[in-house]
Amino acid sequence: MNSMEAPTTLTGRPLRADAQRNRDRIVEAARAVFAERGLDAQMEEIARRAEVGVGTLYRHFPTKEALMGELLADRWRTLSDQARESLAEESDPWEAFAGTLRRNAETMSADAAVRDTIMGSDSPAVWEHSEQARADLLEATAELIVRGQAGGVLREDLTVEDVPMMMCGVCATMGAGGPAPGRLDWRRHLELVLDGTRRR
Amino acid sequence: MNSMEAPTTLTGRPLRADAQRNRDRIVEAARAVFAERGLDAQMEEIARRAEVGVGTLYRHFPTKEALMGELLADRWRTLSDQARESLAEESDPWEAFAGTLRRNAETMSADAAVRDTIMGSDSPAVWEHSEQARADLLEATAELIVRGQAGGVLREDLTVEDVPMMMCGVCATMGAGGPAPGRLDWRRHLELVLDGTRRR
Amino acid sequence: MNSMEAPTTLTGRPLRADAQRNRDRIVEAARAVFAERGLDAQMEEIARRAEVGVGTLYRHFPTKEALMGELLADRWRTLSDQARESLAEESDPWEAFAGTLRRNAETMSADAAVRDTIMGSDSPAVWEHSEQARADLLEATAELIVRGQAGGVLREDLTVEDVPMMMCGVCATMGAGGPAPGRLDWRRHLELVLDGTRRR
Amino acid sequence: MNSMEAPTTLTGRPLRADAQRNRDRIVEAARAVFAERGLDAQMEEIARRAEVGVGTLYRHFPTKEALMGELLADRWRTLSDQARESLAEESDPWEAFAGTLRRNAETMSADAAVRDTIMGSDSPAVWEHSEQARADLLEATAELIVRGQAGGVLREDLTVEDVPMMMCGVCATMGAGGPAPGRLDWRRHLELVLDGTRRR
DNA sequence: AATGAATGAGGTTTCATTCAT
DNA sequence: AATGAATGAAACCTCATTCAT
Repeated sequence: MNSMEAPTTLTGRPLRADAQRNRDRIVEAARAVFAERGLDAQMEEIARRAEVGVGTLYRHFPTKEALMGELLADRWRTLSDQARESLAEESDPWEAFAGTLRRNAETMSADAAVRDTIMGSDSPAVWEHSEQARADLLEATAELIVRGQAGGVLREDLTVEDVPMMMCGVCATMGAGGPAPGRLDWRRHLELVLDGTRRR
Repeated sequence: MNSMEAPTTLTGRPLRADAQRNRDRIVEAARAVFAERGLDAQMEEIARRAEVGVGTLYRHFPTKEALMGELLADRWRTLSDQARESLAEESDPWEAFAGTLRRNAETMSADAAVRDTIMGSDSPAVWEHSEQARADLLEATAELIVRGQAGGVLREDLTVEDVPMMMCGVCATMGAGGPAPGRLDWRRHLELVLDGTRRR
Repeated sequence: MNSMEAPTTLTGRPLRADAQRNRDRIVEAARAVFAERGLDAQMEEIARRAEVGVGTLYRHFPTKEALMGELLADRWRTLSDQARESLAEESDPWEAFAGTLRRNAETMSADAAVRDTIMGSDSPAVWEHSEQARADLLEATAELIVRGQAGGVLREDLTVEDVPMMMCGVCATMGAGGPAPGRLDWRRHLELVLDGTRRR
Repeated sequence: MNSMEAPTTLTGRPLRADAQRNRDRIVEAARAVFAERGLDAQMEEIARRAEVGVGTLYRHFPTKEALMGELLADRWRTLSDQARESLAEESDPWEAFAGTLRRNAETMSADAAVRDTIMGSDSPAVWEHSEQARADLLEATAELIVRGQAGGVLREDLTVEDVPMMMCGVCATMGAGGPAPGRLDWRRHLELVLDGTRRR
């Protein structure tokens, strides 16, 4: 289901099998480390976790930002896939919309670095790689909204841009509020937000 | 109106005139640099901007976190003062509530570092200094809510904790969305959120 | 008994009464702080302990080394006084000699910075101020040795220079041996050394 | 003869050839700089002298204390090796004992930083790395003493702990006595001390 | 004369990235 | 292609000393 194409070398050839395996290990390790540590994660630790030298890591991703960019694109794809899944499987328009947001929020709650990126990084190097994937997500979101509005369950003035905005707000809640005991309840936040999207 | 007391030395005496002036310059410079660069701002640059040696900066604030803590506390005070101003001057309960959130959001929109702190820093050293100021803000917020619920304009199930949470979400929007042209419209976000707090 | 002369200003006039009092407080505080912290003691802490501004401290002693130099001179005087006291009061030559070394060692055991200086600092600025006092100490030591050799209790080949050397060795033991539980027993060391000075 | 094992990476593999060469250069440079400047030596200077970036230095030794710890351990090894050499080659018990102390003292006389550490540093981080090496040295010392007492040339009450204590004292003499012309004669000191260990 | 605020060179350590093996 | 050692520009913070009040 994941719409990612096979990566190629700079010369356009597909990667050798072992290189592909390394690339996968790196992405997986990067995901884990970034998710735990946020954007401050260190390249060395990612390489270590991938059981690969830093040199290899840099062969696949020329900078930390490029690596993060890949993760970001990948994440857009997950979110997008989850939206399309709802569109395909859930016939109730409200449940399709709300269910997607809930699943996507759960996904985001496990990924500190992507949250950090969405909320704070304005380095083009991170974003430019994922324009297509982000457009896909917006497209799926648009369908959810259209269906919801057609079904009379979503506010008429809700736009496609509103959704990432509100999701961004909910994501902010996930790591916010100061040291541990002050943590905010992002699920409550999401429900409030969802409630605000309902047609009155 | 700002309820901040004059800072004192460790012996409790008020700061000497020149020291107070320097302290003010430092806080001002810190605000500016932090606002531009976010939490990664450098102490050297703050000192340079304040036209002060680093040593002076460290005399006033023993660590970077302490400096950020002061900025945070100061910001809570601004927000809190703005809330009390609305309570005192605006008789319409909805306008008091919504007006406060709008003003406070405008204030936050100019302060990237405080937003970053709220959303991301979980270092106790930053937060502990501002517990009192934050409690004040919550108290003022509670009054706004009580009045709004009494006046029948706010949802009955809205709690005091919901407000910082939603504001946190709106703040997240302010620096979010990727490089410049992608910027999200946080004012729209705020209006959606406000709309969600209305009694149906 | 302490042979220190009244200090004067640079112009030669005696210090004003309050200035003298400050000077005394500073020396006392410096002694305490240096004794505890060794040569790494900070000027600010000394000033604080003396309840005096750093500026005042620097008015009396132009550098940290000068202050340490004064303490060193003062310490030579204590040691020297203790030696003369033994010469005056103790008729047994061995007891005069050994008793002096034991008392002087006890004195040194309470003064980490003077030990550090003796053992390690070769900055002339520290030493030059105390040449006279050190000569006095050597003189008293010489008398103890002469008397001990005349009385047949000290080795014939023991020289005046040997004593500070051995004392320096014993002092080294006082703060040595690594973290706490490894501490060496300097009193045992002193007794071994004393034993080595006896005539066979 | 030096019983040091080849250092290994964290994964247990031996260092790559170039890394080993750098490590050696660093240790050598550190020895030189520390010897000249004492414990205040700067990491930058050590790196410069080793013709290596600071980063490389820190890759091999995570802190300044760790580096000093290695030098200390290395020194214990030298001393210990020298002791064992005497045990193996010198059949006269007095010459074995005294010869070891003389050689070890010569070794120490060239190493100001290790002397400073022994005499003044009580940071566990420095010491803990060399516990084994120090124990080895004590063991060799114990053998020298046992043989000397069995041979009737050493005092019966001399203990293993006495030796490092006295050596510490002699080491103190090496850098002591104030600026250059006042330097004490540590070889004389050592002979006095040795003399004190003889059986009467 | 006293004060303590200000200074800033210098110290240790980190980490993204490069490059020899 | 892979490795991981090497790099070095910052970053934060300290403290002896100076100087305005």
